[in-house]
Amino acid sequence: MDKRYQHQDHEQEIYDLWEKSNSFNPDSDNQPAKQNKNDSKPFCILMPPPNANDPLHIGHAMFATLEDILVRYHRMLGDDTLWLPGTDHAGIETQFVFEKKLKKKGQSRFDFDRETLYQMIWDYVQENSDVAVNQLKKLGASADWSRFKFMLDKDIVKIVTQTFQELADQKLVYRDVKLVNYCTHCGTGFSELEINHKEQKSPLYYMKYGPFTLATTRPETKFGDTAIAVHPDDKRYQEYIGQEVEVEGLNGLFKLKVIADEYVDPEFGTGVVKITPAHDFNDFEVWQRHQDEIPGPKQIIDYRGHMTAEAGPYAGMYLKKARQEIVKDMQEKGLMVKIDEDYKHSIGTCYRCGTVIEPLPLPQFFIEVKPLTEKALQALDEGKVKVHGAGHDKILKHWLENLHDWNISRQIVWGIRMPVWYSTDNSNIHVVFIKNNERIEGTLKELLNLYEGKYSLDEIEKGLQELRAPVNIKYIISPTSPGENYLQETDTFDTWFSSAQWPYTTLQTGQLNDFSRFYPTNVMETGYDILPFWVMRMLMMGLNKTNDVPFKNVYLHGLIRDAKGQKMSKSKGNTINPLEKIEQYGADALRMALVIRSSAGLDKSVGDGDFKATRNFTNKLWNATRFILMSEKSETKGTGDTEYLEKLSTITQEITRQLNDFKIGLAAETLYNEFWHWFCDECIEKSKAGEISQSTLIKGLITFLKLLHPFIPFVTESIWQTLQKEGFVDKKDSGLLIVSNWPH
RNA sequence: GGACUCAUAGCUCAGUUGGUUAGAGCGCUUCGUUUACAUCGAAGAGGUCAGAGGUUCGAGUCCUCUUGAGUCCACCA
Repeated sequence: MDKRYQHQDHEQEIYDLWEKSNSFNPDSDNQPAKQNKNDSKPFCILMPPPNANDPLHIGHAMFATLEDILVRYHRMLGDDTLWLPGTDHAGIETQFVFEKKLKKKGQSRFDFDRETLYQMIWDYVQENSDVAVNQLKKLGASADWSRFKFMLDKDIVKIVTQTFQELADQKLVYRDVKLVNYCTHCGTGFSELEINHKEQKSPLYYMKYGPFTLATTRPETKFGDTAIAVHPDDKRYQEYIGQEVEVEGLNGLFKLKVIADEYVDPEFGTGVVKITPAHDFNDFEVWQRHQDEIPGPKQIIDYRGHMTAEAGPYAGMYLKKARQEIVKDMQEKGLMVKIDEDYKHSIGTCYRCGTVIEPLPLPQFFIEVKPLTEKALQALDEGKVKVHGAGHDKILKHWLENLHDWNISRQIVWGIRMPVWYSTDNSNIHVVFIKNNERIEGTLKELLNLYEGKYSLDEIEKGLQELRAPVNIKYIISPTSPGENYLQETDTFDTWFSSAQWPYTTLQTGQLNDFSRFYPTNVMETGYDILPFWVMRMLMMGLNKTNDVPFKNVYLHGLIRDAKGQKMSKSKGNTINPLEKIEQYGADALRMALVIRSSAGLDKSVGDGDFKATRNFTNKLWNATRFILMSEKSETKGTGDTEYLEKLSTITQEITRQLNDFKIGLAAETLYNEFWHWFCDECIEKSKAGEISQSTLIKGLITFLKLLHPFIPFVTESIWQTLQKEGFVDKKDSGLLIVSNWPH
């Protein structure tokens, strides 16, 4: 043996050994579970699918390590153990990255019909699809790669669309025009969860508005105003309530009705609010309450961020530009009373690209969540799911109790296209399609030759880029076309709609009995940052689909921060590339550094000092082995043997209990301390003095190798192989450490 | 405005149903290289466990309040 443990010389070889022996597959004959067939319990973890084409960051290394520890532990315990891996198509993320590439070539997604674009992204993802997987292997992930799943696999897509149909049958799907959080840059709407609120300073404009002065941050939306509102009890404005007032605008005079609504805060500004139902969530709700009195949404901003024809002289202008021009023109006309430049408020921004979110009216599919959240809350109350992670169980409950209906429509191509069909009998369907590199837009009435237009349905369908059907139109849900003269919805499902179904889609499409064998899964391990996006929705969807929870335990790990406890970010330049650290210190050292003293739900900071320390630990283990192999064999009982064996047993029980309780960080720390400071510092020294016999000492080494294997699999397996060659391992443990039996 | 979490050594953090003398890594001081390991060993300095009160035979751990830090959610045009 070398004087030092050289991880580069072992890791690849050891991983190959595991893979060749088929040790990750629960159906393999070498599994400890096969030896105790009768009382073997299933243990299953589904890997949170990383984006197929994303290189791993430190957070992936964290989840891979934690899950691998649990999986290796349970495999050794003799449980029927499956860790099922997969990757996600990551709809918006991936399309966003791909569009950036297009932009470099001077192209945009609007240059392609949706099928062409889809195929291009598909090819791009395929090119990079093994990036994540290869990196997970470098970390030592013992996942069953033969069961690997991709979110857009045909069989998975089939179940996802079936679920949509089932939800519709349950009357939990509806289509409605609501204001959606729309990113004009990404070109799609989002759910409430995908919006970041940022505080910023923006001018508050006090403008003349008929007989009133009112304060607004968005003067440009005045073309979309359909009413003026005051508080019902506001004495200043009683005489106006219910009246129509004449307002002088930039576009001449117009009339608006004054309504009274509790929503108006008399203390703010002048206590008068202009109501713009098409571009403000609150105003939209006000309109809903006063539908009989005032007109509805009047859209003055389009889906690409331009002013619409409704904005008169400003039509076609970009929003920001329009605001500047309008403010200027109002000042010239003397309509601007004053501008408060110091006003702070928070605005929604796109979590993807940071663009300011525009609330825009759009027909979208929604899922009514109440019946789903109720089931989830009940399961939590009954203790069918246990959440491990500092207070996040309470946060989950809070989410479930306050969730709004889920907007699942996304106006992007990369994803699962909604199995929704509209009859072309409705000539008001608005379509955009590409023919001979030309972008043609209009209603079917204008375009389709059925209605004296000049294009065939076939041409439109083939080149289809986007379709917008009127809100009240009939639709048919079907995986395939319900007949001639139907066009399929161009929207795709929210990525999270398919990932919410990961627990059953993966198992139902796996080996014949995987679902009955492994569902509900035992642990869902992921970062707390996607608790509402993913964990909550898996719980809701899983319960609704299968009448059972998708997982019994949720283990939430914290964020990895840098050595100073700061959040990692590319802009700060303090990110850690896990592959670099594997090169430098070895996968075992990286794994150990990430988990040692980590605690569920709490952030963890790591730096080079930690990697060095854990790298040294792997070396310590290596050298302790060298010492034992070099020391003289002796069978004479030592005076300290009994006490030593007792302590060894205590440690084993302690680690076992800690792992059962998901105290993974603590187990790692305990092992580190007991091995280094007890086994090495005390026991090896005692053995030198003859107080502990060599044959007894080696029992301890073997126990430690097993206990440590889930945490640092490469070095332990490597040592194991050497010990075996030297004949130090019992026959019942012949073979690989990964499939050896957990000590007790 | 609502909620959650955290506060322990110079720094980053553990502390497992309340139980001897509160631990680790890094850093610091002194010493050590006769063969497991210098990616090492030995010895040591360093803590009023944020503050106050309470429960208890016993509190870093449980309860209440205060202070400070962070995170999430909501949000007034």
